[in-house]
Amino acid sequence: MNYSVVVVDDHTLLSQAIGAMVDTFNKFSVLYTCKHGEELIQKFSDSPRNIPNVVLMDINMPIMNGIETTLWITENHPLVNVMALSVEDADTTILKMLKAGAVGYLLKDTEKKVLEHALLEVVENGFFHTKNVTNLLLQSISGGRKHSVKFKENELIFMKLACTELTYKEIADRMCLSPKTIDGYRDVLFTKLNVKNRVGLVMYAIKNKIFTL
Amino acid sequence: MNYSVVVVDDHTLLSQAIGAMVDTFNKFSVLYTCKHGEELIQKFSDSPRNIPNVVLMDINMPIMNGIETTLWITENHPLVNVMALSVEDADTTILKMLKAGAVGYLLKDTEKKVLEHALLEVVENGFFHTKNVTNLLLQSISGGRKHSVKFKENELIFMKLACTELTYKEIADRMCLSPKTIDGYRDVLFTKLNVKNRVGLVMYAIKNKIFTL
DNA sequence: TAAAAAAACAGGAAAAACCCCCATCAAAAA
DNA sequence: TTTTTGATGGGGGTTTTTCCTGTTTTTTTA
Repeated sequence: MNYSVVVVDDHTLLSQAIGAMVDTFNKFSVLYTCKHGEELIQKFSDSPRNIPNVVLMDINMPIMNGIETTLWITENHPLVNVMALSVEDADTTILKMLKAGAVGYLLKDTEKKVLEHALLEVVENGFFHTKNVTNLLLQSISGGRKHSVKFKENELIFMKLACTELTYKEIADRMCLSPKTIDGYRDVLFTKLNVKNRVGLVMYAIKNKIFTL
Repeated sequence: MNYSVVVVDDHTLLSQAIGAMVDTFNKFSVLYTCKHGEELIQKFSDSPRNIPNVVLMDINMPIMNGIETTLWITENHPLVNVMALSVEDADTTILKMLKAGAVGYLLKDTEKKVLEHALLEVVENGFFHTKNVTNLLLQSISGGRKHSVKFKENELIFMKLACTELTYKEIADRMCLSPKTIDGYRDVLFTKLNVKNRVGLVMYAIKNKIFTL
């Protein structure tokens, strides 16, 4: 008997290609592929036959991204193993995905053999992680890292505007606030994020997807 | 007789998966896969047997990216058809790739059937483009494009440093140059890139992958 | 080798960014 | 009710950035 796998990726070519690869594995076969989270939820709801053993999930998707979708799956179908498959290895993204309930995280530049091995591990042991991810986890609990910085609405708006060529005065105008208030926002963020100047702020905003290019 | 195809993509899983897919096509078979441009050039140089009919090339690669590699191929092996395969559909990227000599441009979210059709078109007619690309080309000749900006080595180094929290004085120290020279670099770049301040410069550097997060 | 172009560097000034400390006012907490 | 907290913003200062107009030095080119 084969384990069933569903591939979710907005890049059709990739989901089909990865699907085809999975089909060549001994104990696995692809049930179907999806373009995004919404489609997957629809499929799950259509029929219990559509619920697989493993979901290979891309993280960056348009309609409903990998993290949201994983959250939904772990809540509604806790027996399904979600395995993240991503091009990015940004720490925060990996952690978010694991927190959402993914039992594995693979970068897209892994070997075919590794994928097969990972799939086997997941269905037999319940999880699979590369050393990188393990290290990251250890570090994230021991290092008690950045106590997930929280931002107020205005701080977020300000950060986005700080990523443009506007001066602080112009930002103040846009937000209908005194330049001095903007001064305040900036200083708070500088200490909160431990950066030294506007460039540091911009970098933080981009890395944490507060500002998207 | 089969046409030979080489897949170049730094994500091993993807190149293998796409390769496997191509192998299922009637008139095509995969010769080998590469992780980046440098590896491809090495292969080409190793033996004439390694030179395929078509190269399926990813654009974003670490060592030597798709554009540089395509340039090298069109110069050194003009008979090889390079087909770009990318996740991004940024106008400038597509145009750069076509200018470099790619005879086709496919987004990674195309269907298996489309890939096969595109490959056939390329080997039989010499080119294949989706309607999107065609439109873009038309618009680019009529609309008068931006004349691909060229950078000097020092300008690139400076731009990368400008994306950090260093002050210009500190950047000058790092580059063993007078702060006034750095002043000059900045001013040249501001006018060349049509930006108003350092944030604009940072954004340009990130968008054009001069500085990578 | 002389002329031209570029790269490196300077002085000075205005604008913007940065960094303190402090005042007000309203809402929340004690 | 008193205290605390948080959002707003003012005063005033230093540093950095930005933008001029130059000069000198090196490299390219004719």
